[in-house]
Amino acid sequence: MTADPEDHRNPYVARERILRTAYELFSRRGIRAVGVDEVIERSSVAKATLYRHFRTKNDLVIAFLERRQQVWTRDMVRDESERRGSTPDEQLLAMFDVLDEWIHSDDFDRCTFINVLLEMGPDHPVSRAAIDCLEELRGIVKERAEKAGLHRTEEFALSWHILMKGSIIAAYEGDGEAARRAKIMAADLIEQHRTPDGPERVPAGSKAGGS
Amino acid sequence: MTADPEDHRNPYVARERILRTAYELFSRRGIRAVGVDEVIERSSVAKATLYRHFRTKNDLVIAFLERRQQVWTRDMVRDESERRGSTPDEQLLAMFDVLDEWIHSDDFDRCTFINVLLEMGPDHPVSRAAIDCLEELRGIVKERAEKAGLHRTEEFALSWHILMKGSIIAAYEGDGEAARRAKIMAADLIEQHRTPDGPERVPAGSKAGGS
DNA sequence: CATAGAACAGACAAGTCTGTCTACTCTCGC
DNA sequence: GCGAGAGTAGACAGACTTGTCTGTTCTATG
Repeated sequence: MTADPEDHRNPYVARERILRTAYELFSRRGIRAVGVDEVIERSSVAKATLYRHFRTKNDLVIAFLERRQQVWTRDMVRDESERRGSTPDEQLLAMFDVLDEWIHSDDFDRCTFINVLLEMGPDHPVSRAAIDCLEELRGIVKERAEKAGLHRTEEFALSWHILMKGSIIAAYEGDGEAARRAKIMAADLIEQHRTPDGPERVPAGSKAGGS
Repeated sequence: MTADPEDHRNPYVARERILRTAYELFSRRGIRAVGVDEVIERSSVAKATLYRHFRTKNDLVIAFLERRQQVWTRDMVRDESERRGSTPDEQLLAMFDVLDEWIHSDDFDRCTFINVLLEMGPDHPVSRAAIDCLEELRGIVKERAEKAGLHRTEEFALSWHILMKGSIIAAYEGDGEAARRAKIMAADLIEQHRTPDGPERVPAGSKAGGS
């Protein structure tokens, strides 16, 4: 709508082209592994232009994370799974179908937010932005859990998130079935949270003992 | 046994001191973020000494991964959980108790193998070493599953691994209860695999549909 | 046509990184 | 006492990093 990235006359175009290239490169290869020079060259832009639109590389990374949040978390995971299920339960489980498709698509690159978190360390400002992104995803899960009438939704969302993150890493490691495996566990998790009673039926050794 | 790291006269000492420092730094801050100069300075060693013992930084990283495999995967996760349970089931579940303790200890740094994998990309030789390490962990899980008389142990181990990886990442992100959450799901997973029937009771939308 | 704003091209500074190399010192065994 | 082997100290090369800065060219608008 705003800009045809080929139209060099449009002033909005340079920024968009930079961001698109950055998205492509950062999401596939990580942050540290991609230098601004490469972004500049691949987006056919002058260095000064990049630094006019983004004060530092960090600013560019933050902008990239925002776009990732829109494209991945919202447009893909949230909206696509919502479209595929008619009840909150189905919509929750459909998230893993979406992940499964993503994993097998050409777009499957790497888990950006986790990657940033590990690459920059937990205290880096960019990492904090990544953590916010992950939190939004959990919010979506929690909301659906509430609509589905589940109990202990906060804990539910955290457990659910473990399954999502774990399956994405497993897929990255080479397990093509990871999302389907996680979905099975996710279905059980839903059942566990249909009742209000806590998970106090955990087998032996719940609390880690001393020496 | 081999060496007192303070004894500068012992020829085995320099290598050990370098490796110890590398372990400390790499496991806490990642690979790319730590340069050889820092390793050299922190281990009070000359640059030539480091490069005498390790041909390149990559070689040092590989040696670090081997040590990590011993210290983390084998000594900690495998042996410690074995000690804590008397049956294979208990030993499996105790893995999450060990993780829980680790997460809350000062030693909790980051998930080294996943970190390397993401940092270097899946095709890097160092990443392949990391994948081998992760595979060994799954082998331990599979073996215990067989001893416990579970079915479809290969798939069981892969699912189990999703829970482990997911909970470690979640803990890194800030969820201190991640290992305990994962343990609950793990207990359910064991129950699922007590019977030989496949997981074909997955709810609606198992196969992701088209557009 | 003229001028302002933006983009382009690319040199440059200042720092990082890995890996090499020289020159000196220390200690052990002969 | 002396030579060998290992360690120390640190300069250095060459590549890479982010970010600045100087010009030039293009385009839209008055």
